[in-house]
Amino acid sequence: MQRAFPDAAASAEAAGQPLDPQLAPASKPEFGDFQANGALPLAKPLGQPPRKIAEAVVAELQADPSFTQLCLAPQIAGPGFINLTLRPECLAAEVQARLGDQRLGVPSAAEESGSEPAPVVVDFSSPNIAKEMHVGHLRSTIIGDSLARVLEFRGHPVLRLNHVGDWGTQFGMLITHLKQVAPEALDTADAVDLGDLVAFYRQAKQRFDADEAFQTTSREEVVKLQGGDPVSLKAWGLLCDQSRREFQKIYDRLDIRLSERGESFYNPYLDGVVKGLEAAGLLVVDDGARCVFLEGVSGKDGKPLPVIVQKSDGGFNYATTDLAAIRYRFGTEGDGARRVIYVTDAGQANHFAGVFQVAQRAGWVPEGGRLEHVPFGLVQGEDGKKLKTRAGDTVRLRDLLDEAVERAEADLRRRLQEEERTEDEAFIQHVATTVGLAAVKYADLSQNRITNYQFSFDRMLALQGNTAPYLLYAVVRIAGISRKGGDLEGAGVAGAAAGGEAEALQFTEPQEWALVRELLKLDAVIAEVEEELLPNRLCSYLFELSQVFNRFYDQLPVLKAEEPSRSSRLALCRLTADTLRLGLGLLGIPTLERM
RNA sequence: GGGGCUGUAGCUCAGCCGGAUAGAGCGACGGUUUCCUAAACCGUAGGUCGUGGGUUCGAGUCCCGCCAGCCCCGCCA
Repeated sequence: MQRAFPDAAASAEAAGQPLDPQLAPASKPEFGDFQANGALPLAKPLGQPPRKIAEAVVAELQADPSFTQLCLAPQIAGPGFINLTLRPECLAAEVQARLGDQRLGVPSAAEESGSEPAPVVVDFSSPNIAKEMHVGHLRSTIIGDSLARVLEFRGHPVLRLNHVGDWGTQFGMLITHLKQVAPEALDTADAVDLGDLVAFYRQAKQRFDADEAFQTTSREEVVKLQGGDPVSLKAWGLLCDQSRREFQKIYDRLDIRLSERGESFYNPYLDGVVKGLEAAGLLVVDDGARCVFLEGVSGKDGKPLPVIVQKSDGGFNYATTDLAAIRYRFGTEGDGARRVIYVTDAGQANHFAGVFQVAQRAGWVPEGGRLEHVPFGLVQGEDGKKLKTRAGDTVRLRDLLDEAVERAEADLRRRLQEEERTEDEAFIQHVATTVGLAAVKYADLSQNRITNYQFSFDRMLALQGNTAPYLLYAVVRIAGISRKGGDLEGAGVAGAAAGGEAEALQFTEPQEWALVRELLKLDAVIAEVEEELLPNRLCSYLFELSQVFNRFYDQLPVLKAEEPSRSSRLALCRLTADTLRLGLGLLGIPTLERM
């Protein structure tokens, strides 16, 4: 564009809005691989028809050998779109390169930037001590884990932090209540089990809401705990240990790695937060509470809304902890992170917006530091209301996972019977567990996280459509080719290693090319997820890849094809399997050889 | 009252920096199996993108108003 219209380019540059070729992936296959829409906005300033502008740009492209090496002759279409199609031999060469690449063409962050990437904090899951994990923790846990996996794969040092609720008023309630009704739970390990603890917690909460004296005692208990009282601390430690073991069972089951760093960790830094805000001139005492008034956010009466960092009774609350955490995570004496990501429900958006603003104004976010709330919607039942058990209780996460696996197992057994297959018990358990858990994870991840999510066992376990079983089946099909004598490992590699032209990949059918083009999108998709933090983009990609593969598999023979098609198709099978395994792995989903 | 999110096919949802005739899955209807797992594939029908304005070469996408649903709103997290 610069060569075709030097004057326009120069003046656009001077105006601070350099010409944009608007190069994007083609919106439809018949438009080629990429489209450049940049000619259209030039029509007005240049006073020429857009197609004529496009022609001039195309002429420059055609005169450039580095372009013609890569692309076929550009086509001008519609009002002035420039459609670009990559040379088939370039696509084949790229497939060849990825066959020999562990990372399947996805660059690492260090490679790209040329420097060591700074740590990224992903704060997710975050259940509360003395409560069981329930359906409310599902999305944070699954989405957070997947984002962490993507960032790790890209080579960022990731801190997966479990910001467990192990501090605060709720704790004061529980300890106060236990002191009165079950003191043994406070000084003897495992005196009561977690189920009882949950019941005690519920009672404590009821008393807290109803009884003012209890409320006061509870608040005092929190202050004691936060002040380091040894009796309170011991009780607290026991409760935490007990909950921690229960959480770990769920994490093991879902293959989720997390470092626990609860709210209590930041206790020593809370005072510093208040002092720091005071030093920054942001602190205001209002009604006995120390707060920072927000800019641009006003409440009922039109007055600015406060973020309270120290209550009138001297206790700190969650905003203080969150601020301390931000400070610690970005701080060079702390985690030294450059990006801090919070995966919590959308209901906390206001809270985080407020806390982030205060952190910014206090100067605790370094230059170039990113502080991001990754919100997600509610889990709803098929009736569109918040998911509950038939009895109206919150759904426990372990029950939900159990049911998914049970349903997967029943499904598998029915199919084995129908197909008159026999498999041993270990196989059945392994497949049912993998499919059941994969279905739960994939259903959650495949939806844009912002919207509420309608939970349905039937839909997530369906064997067709955008579901985990459908994707897993594509991998199984490829594994089947391998079992029946297809040498996937050797496919396409030998030719590259020997540097021999004779064994170069050769594709002739449209189904092959469609698969090639789909396979080569992986790096762009990963980059997008890393930036936008939307795992559903990866899911859509893997689903489309599976569809394109199934079409290929259905319509073209692999093992019975003549050479050189046979090896070339085997190479595509191998790269497809590797891509699906990698992609599903980034979603936290393991694959199967048979199902 | 203020703020946030959402509203796209019968249902569940995609839709990337504003780009060509708005996509998928399910469900419905019709078809495909001497062949690597048919858990698949091919086809048909189905849309006022909540609504009214605006911005522009071009709007599901950006801006403003309105309607509906959900969520949040000072000492819980």
